[in-house]
Amino acid sequence: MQYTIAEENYIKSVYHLQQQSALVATNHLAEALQTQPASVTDMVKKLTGKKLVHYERYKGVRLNAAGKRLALQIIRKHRLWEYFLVNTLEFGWDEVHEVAEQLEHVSSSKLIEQLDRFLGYPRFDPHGDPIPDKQGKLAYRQRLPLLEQPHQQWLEITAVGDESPALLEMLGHHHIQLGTRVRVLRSFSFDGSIEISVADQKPGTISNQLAKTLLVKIIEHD
Amino acid sequence: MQYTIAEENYIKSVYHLQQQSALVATNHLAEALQTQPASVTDMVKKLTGKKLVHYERYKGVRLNAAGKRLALQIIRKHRLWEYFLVNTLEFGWDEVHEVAEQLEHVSSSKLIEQLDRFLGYPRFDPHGDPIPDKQGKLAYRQRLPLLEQPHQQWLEITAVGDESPALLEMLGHHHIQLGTRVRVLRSFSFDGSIEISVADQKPGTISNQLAKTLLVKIIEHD
DNA sequence: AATAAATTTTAGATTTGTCTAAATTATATT
DNA sequence: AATATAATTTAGACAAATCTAAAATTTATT
Repeated sequence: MQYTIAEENYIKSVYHLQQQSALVATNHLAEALQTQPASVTDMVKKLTGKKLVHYERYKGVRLNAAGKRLALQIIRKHRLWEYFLVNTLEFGWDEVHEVAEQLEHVSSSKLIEQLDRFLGYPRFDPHGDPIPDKQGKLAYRQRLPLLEQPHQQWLEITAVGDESPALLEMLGHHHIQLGTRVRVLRSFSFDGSIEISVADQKPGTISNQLAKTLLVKIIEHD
Repeated sequence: MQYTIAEENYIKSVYHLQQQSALVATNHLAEALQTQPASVTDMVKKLTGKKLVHYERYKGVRLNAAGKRLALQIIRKHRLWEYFLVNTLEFGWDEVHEVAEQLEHVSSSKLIEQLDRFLGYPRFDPHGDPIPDKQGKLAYRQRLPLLEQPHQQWLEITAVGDESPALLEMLGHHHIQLGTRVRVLRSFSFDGSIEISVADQKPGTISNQLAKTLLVKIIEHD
């Protein structure tokens, strides 16, 4: 079956909001989609009719198996396009989202399979989020807030919590990218900032806010 | 200004139909767009309001300067995507049209500029049609029907008149591609078929229909 | 437990792009 | 030139996705 762009956007939003609370509230969806609650109610009924979500009046909505499958397909397309835009067309990190929002609705399974192949079957997008494979399976990788990591532990940046130009600029300044290795040296109680050492550079201080936005995995000893 | 997908499709169709007759009839547009004449009238009025076409009731419609500019932009996107699908994602010739119809409506000037750059600023798409440059300028190349060419003259295939799988299969059989050099050896009055020699192979016969579909340029002596 | 506040749904309207059927205008034919 | 035919437009309706305002339901507060 084929779905409209509006339907796909709703399904994707429900998927993302479901990560936080199993049942998604009408108002939450309305805010995420920049629309009115009344419109959400209408569309949710429509999606119920199409057997993509489970919905109870006044309670909330959640994806059923078919809805989840569809959501993962859309997210797969979105993240593959983001990867393409950054790695093939040399877009900046912060410039890809809008364009990928459009490209994700192009419907052609051959297109996505060939794109995936051309890109070398990447498993993570430019923000470190996993790209669902053809079956909808997500690769796992630790995503622990840098802020909460034990001192001296070697860590690798695996993802970033937002995709703003401001964050990109900040990371450039500190010479941090996905894959960069860092260690927390100490924490300052005054403002919650932390001192870190980045790869082989001299240590620097980063704000509490930045340290919360950066996600890492623990590097095991070899 | 931003235009809807429907508006873009109308503009593109008017552009193509204008190549044949300066003034485009409502019924022609309706047929090209697979829609009803009444719908065309409505949309044409809307496009007149948006200052993209010149329209007179009961007479027909034609693009004005702004409409032509827009049409060339859309065609540029369509053909660049076709080139990408064939040359980067290894699509067959006959599989690209539908997908390019969707991709051409993705709106991002950076996307198109970077795609153009990545592809190496190609000037002709996989069917031999010229790709408008950023300014809307089209490269020129002869497109003469192979059928009507003088015998013995060396020719190069520059374009094909349709994009069906059937044609693609046919060309594969005769080892013909865009760029292939051929010579007409003789013509048969019985069925209008012609004998040609393709590059360095032994001569073969092709149907009248095929010979009309293949477009060539004359190779000058050096 | 009653009431106030917040959330959600319903009802009715709007925009976009389409349709059918009827009316109008242009073109072709006698 | 009159009339038949073809092309085009108008009028009125519909589906999708949205909106506002009012009604219904749930949750929180006293």
